[in-house]
Amino acid sequence: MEEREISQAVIGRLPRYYRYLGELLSNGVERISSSDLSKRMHVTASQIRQDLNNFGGFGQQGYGYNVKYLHTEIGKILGLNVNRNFVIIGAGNLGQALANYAGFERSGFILKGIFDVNPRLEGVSIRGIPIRMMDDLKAFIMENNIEIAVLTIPKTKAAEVAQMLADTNIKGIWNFAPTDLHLPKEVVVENVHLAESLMRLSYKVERYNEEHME
Amino acid sequence: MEEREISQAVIGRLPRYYRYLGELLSNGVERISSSDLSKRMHVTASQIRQDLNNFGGFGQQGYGYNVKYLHTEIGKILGLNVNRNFVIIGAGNLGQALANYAGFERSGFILKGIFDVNPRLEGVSIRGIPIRMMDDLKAFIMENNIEIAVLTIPKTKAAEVAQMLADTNIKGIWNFAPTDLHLPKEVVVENVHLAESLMRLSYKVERYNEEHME
DNA sequence: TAGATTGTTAATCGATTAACAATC
DNA sequence: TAGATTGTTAATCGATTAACAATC
Repeated sequence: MEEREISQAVIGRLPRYYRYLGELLSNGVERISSSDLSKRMHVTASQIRQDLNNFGGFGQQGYGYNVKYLHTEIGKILGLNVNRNFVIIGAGNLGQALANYAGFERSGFILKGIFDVNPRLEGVSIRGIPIRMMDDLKAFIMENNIEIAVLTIPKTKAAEVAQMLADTNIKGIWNFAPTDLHLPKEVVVENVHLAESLMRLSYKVERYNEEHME
Repeated sequence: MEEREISQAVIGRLPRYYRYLGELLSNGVERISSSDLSKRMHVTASQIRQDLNNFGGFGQQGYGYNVKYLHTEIGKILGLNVNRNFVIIGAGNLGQALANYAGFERSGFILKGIFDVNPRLEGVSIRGIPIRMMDDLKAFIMENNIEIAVLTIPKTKAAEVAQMLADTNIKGIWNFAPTDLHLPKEVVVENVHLAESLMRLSYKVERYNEEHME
């Protein structure tokens, strides 16, 4: 069925379009041209039109784009029009922070379970959801139609847990462990490597300093 | 003084090189060729050599790269050889999780202060560091040689706080608020947009599903 | 109809990969 | 010296920008 492959660069930008369109929508803006949007987003109008046309013609010559329509359509492309159940694996600081964040529900991500290895956390609830032990993970995923697992565990455990997940019907892993997971292609992975992000900031700070010392 | 500008693509990859070299070092590996490393990292050897040569010749013909030396040098490039003081602004779930994470110290990032607007948090301590009120932020930054601010506040407050920071001698902002900050170029920004990352995962899950339904 | 703005083709730019001479 | 592997130039590939005909 091979439709033309969309580049990672384009995919990477979609959520940002979605965010800007959501804000325009909140502000009651009904339509917007690629040129207007380009000024707000600090990208070229050409790039916006090219990006959107990967997915079809959402605009109208002489008019621009209908904000509400475009927002909805990009939402569909991103898969935000359906609900997806997810679990958090690793109830440490970061896992608990994510569990406490209610905003995901608004985008259709429904937290169904939290897992950890620490027996002292067993039964402790976060937003009404009890922390379960890892032994129950596999069965839980199969029985509760879980599509996404958030991995907030130490890197030493990550490969093993990821492999266990690959043996279930999980579809995607949001990986916060500072390591690269190697999994069959039917399990997609999105990494959030915080340490690497902080290093990039450090590089920029360092570089700016260098350039402006005399 | 205009040295040739290093591309964002290259900068983005440096922390990952640093991580792999750190692991090799832990495993007692003394030297590695671009070809060996390329297999481990799943990138081309050519890209590794090109990337590194942006910063100088770290290798030796016929030998490869000395792991310890290369690790140290990339650390220097990333500015990890010096300590930097930072503050966390916003002591919500995410802010507290980051404050609790001791790993940053190992990379030279020293948490000096935590700030919030909620008076009920005043004086509460995390890892021995008391939460302070926002009124004290500016003075604290100036007096404690703070170089980096971590922004874990709601997007409605982000622009205002960022502007306040720009009026201090802060050098970099690690921005977790889901909005784009527009600041003078002497304040560098690195964004962590978690919601966008989750949407990219959602896109991949959605797209994989589509391609494999019949 | 005239004006505006898209969708899309062509041109440009930059990043990645391949190739190989230099050299340890 | 022979073998290995870098550093670097050249070739290729892909992404971005520019331009404009199509069309609302």
